[in-house]
Amino acid sequence: MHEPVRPLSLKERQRQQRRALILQATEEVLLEKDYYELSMEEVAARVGIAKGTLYLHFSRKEELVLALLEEQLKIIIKSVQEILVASEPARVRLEMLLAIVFLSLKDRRKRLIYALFGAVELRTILKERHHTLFKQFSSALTKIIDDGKAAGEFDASLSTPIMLHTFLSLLGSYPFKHLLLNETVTPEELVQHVSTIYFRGVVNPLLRPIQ
Amino acid sequence: MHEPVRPLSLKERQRQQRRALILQATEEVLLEKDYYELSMEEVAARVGIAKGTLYLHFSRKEELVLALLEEQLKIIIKSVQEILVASEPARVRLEMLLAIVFLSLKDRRKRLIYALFGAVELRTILKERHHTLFKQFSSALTKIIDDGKAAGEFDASLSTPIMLHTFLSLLGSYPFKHLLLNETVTPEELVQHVSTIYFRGVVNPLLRPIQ
Amino acid sequence: MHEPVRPLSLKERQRQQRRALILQATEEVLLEKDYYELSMEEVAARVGIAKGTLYLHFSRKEELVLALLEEQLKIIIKSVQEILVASEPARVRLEMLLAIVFLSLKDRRKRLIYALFGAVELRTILKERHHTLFKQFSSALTKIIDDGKAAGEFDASLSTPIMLHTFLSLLGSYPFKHLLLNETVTPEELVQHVSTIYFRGVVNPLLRPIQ
Amino acid sequence: MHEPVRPLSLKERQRQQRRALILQATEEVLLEKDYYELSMEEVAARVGIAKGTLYLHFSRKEELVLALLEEQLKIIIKSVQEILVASEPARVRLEMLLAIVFLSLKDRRKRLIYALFGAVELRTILKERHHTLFKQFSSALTKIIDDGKAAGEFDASLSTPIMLHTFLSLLGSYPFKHLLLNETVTPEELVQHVSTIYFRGVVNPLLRPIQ
DNA sequence: CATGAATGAGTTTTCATTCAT
DNA sequence: GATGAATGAAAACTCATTCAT
Repeated sequence: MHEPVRPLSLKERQRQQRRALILQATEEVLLEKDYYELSMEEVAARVGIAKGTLYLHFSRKEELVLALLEEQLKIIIKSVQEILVASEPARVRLEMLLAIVFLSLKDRRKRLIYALFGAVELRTILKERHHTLFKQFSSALTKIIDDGKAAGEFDASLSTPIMLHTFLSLLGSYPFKHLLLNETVTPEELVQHVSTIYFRGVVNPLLRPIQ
Repeated sequence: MHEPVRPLSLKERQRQQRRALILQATEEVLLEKDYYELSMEEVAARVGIAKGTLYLHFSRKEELVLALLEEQLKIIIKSVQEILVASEPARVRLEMLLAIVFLSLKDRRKRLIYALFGAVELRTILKERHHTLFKQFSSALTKIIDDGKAAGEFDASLSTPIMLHTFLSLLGSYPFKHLLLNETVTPEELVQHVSTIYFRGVVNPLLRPIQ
Repeated sequence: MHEPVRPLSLKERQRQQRRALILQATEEVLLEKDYYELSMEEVAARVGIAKGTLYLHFSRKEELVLALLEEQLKIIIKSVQEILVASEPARVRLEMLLAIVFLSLKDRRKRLIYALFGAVELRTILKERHHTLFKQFSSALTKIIDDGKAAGEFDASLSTPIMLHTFLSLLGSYPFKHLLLNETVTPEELVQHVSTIYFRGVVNPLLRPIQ
Repeated sequence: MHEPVRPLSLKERQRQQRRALILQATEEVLLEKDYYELSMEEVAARVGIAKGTLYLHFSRKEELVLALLEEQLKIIIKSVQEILVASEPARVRLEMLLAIVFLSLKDRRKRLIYALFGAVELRTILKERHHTLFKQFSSALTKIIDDGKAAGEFDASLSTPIMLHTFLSLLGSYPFKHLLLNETVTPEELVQHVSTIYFRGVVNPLLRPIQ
C-alpha cells in the first residue's frame, strides 16, 4: 500500500544535479569572497542560470550557504564517526583527524569553512540548527581524550576541556591555512609536526622516556 | 620659559571623550554583530547622537572600525615589544604572551578582534596599512623561537614556521574564546594548561627527563 | 537561408521602451530642474517605477543624464556630417546648421542641452568622453569657414577662430531659447534674421554692393 | 531729535569689511566650482572664520551667492546706465558695452557670472528678485537699438527683439569665455572682430558702401 | 519549470543650518 | 559676536527576494 520505491525520477535526478552545480558555484565564489560579498547574481551567472532559479532550490541566500556548509560538515562528521568507532589508540585517532582536516585544505573544496565562519549571522544559525551535531562532535572528541587518559596515553592531570580546545584550535587554525596556501609546508609535514607538538605536550609524562 | 603644559583644552578633551564613547558603542555592537551588520545608524543610536556626528570623528565606517582595531593592536604590540627585549628564556617570554592575550579576553574590550578579522574588506586594508607591523610581530616571534632553539630550550628538529604558527593558533584561538566566555575555565588555568601542552611539545627532548 | 530578421525580441523591445520612458521622464524633470536637483527618486516616481529599476538601465545618475545628452548630440552630429559633405556654398551650409538647431528648440526634446551644460561635473565627463567628437565638430566648422574665405564668400581679414566662436555663440544662444519659448518669434524668423546679421557681417566687403 | 549721522560706527565698518572678505572668498571658490559644489565649509575656511559666522552675514547659502551676483550685476548695470545716457551713436554705445563685458572677463572677478547662471535655483530667484532690473536692462538696450534704427544707423527691417537677443548672445557668450581664457585672442581683438561682424550685419544697407 | 525584470528596504555619506558655549 | 559641534534630511546606490510571463 506504500509508494513503490522508484529510485529517483529523471526529473528528480536532474534537479539534484542542478542543485549540486549551484553549490559548487557558490563554493567557488566563497573561496574568493566573503559571505556578504557573495551575491546571488554572481552565483547564478557562474552556474549559467537565472537568479530566480536559485530560489527553486534554496529559499534564501542563507540557506544556500548553509547547505554548503552542512555538506562539508557532514563529510567531516562522517570521518569523525568512523574514527570514533575505530579501535586505534586515542593519539592515533586524533592524528587521523588532523590529517583529514589538513589534507582537506589542499583541495579548495573545503577551505571555505573558514570563509563562512566569519559571518556572525551564519554562525548563529548554524549553532541553532546543528547544536546537536556540534555537541556530538565535541563529546566524541571528549570521549577520545578521556579514552586516552584512561588508557594511560595522555596526561590525566591536564584539563580535558582545555585539551579538547587546544586540539580544536590546531584543527581549525587560520594561521595554518596561510601556511598551507603559501605552500611553505606540505599538509603531510604539517600533520607530522603539529602532531609531535600536541601529542608530546599531551602525552602521559610517565610514558615519555619510552616514547 | 617653555609653553606651560596645559594638557588639553576643554574642547579637545570633550572631543576625545565623545570619540571614546563612539568607539565604545561600536565595540558593543561588534560584540554582537559582524562588521557588515553593524550600521552607522545603530552606532549613533547607541551613543545617543546623530548619524552625522559620527562622521565628525571618523570619515568612513571603515575608519571607525579600523580605529577600534588599531587601538587594540597598539596595546598588544606594546606588550610584545616589551617582551621582546626582556631577558627571560624563550619559553617564559612566549608564556607571557599567552598570558597577555588570554587575560585580555576577560575584558570585553578586546574580544572584538575576532569579530573584525572576519571581514575580508577590513583584513585587506589592515594588511596594507599594517603590513610592517605584522611582519615585525611575526619576525619577533620567530626570533624568540630561534633563540629558544639556540639556547637548547626548544627542539631544534621541529620546523620553526610550524612552531610559530602552532603558537599563533593557540594565541588567536577562537575555541578558547568560547571556553573563556562560558567561564568554564579561568584565563589563568588556560595559560597554564596551554603552556604545558605547547611547551612540553616543543621542548628539547634531551631536556625532558629533567623538566 | 539566413536568420530570419526577427527585428527585436519582445523582451528587448519592452526593455527599449522602458528605457525610452525613463529618458523621457528624465528629460521632463530636466526642463524644470538642474542636474543637481534632479533626483533618481523623482525620475522613478514620474515613470511610475521603483528607484532600483532605473539602475537596471543606467548604472549611475551620471549615465542616465549623459545618455540623454548623447542621444541629442548624435542627432545634431549626424546633421552636421551631412552638411559637411554637402556641396552648397559655405554660407548656405552654416545657415542650414542654424536652421537645424533653432528648429530643434521648438520641440522640448532638445531644449535640455542647456540645462545640462550647466553642471560642471557633466561637462567634464562629456569633454573626456566626446573629446574627439567636439574636436571634429569644431574643425568641421572651421573648414567650412575657411572654404568660405577661399571661395571669396567671407571676409578673409576676419579671424577664423572669432568667426567660429561668434557662430557658436549664436548657435547655442541661451537668450534665443527664451525668445523661442516665449513664442515671440518663430524659429524660421530667427534663422532668417540671425543669418542676415551674421552673414552680412561676415561677408566679403568687396561683394557687398552686389549682395 | 534724529540720530546724528556718525558715518559708520567702527563695528559697522568691520562688519562690512568681513562681509566683503566673505564675498571675495565665495567668488574665488566659484571660479573653480559649481554653485552646488561650493560648500559653506570651504568658504569659511578660505576666509579663516567659522562656518557659523557666515550666517551672521548671510542667512542662507543662496543669499550669499546672490549677494555676489547682485554686486556684479550692479556694476554692469551702472555702466549700462552711463552708456544709456551717453550721447554717442547707437553703434558706439553697444560697442562700449561689448568692451566692458569682454574686458571684464580678463579679470577673474567677473567671470563667475557664468558659473552662477548655471544653477536653475539661482536663476529663478534672480529673476524673481531682479525682474525689474532685467526688464530695465533689456528695455534700455531695446531703446539703443531703436535709437540706432531711427538715426538710420541700423537696418530698420531687422526685428528689434532678434537684434537685441543676437547682441545678448554675443555679450554673454560661453564660447568666447573659452577663447579668452585660452588666451587665443585678447579681449581687445575680440571686441573689435565681434563688433565688426555684428555691426556690419546690423548696419543699414544703404550706408554700407560708405562705411 | 525557468526566467530576469521589478521591487523597495536598507545603507553609507554629505552638508546646510542651528545653537549652546 | 564668534565658534564649530551637532543635527538630520536628503540623496545615490545595492541586492535579496518576488512574481508575471
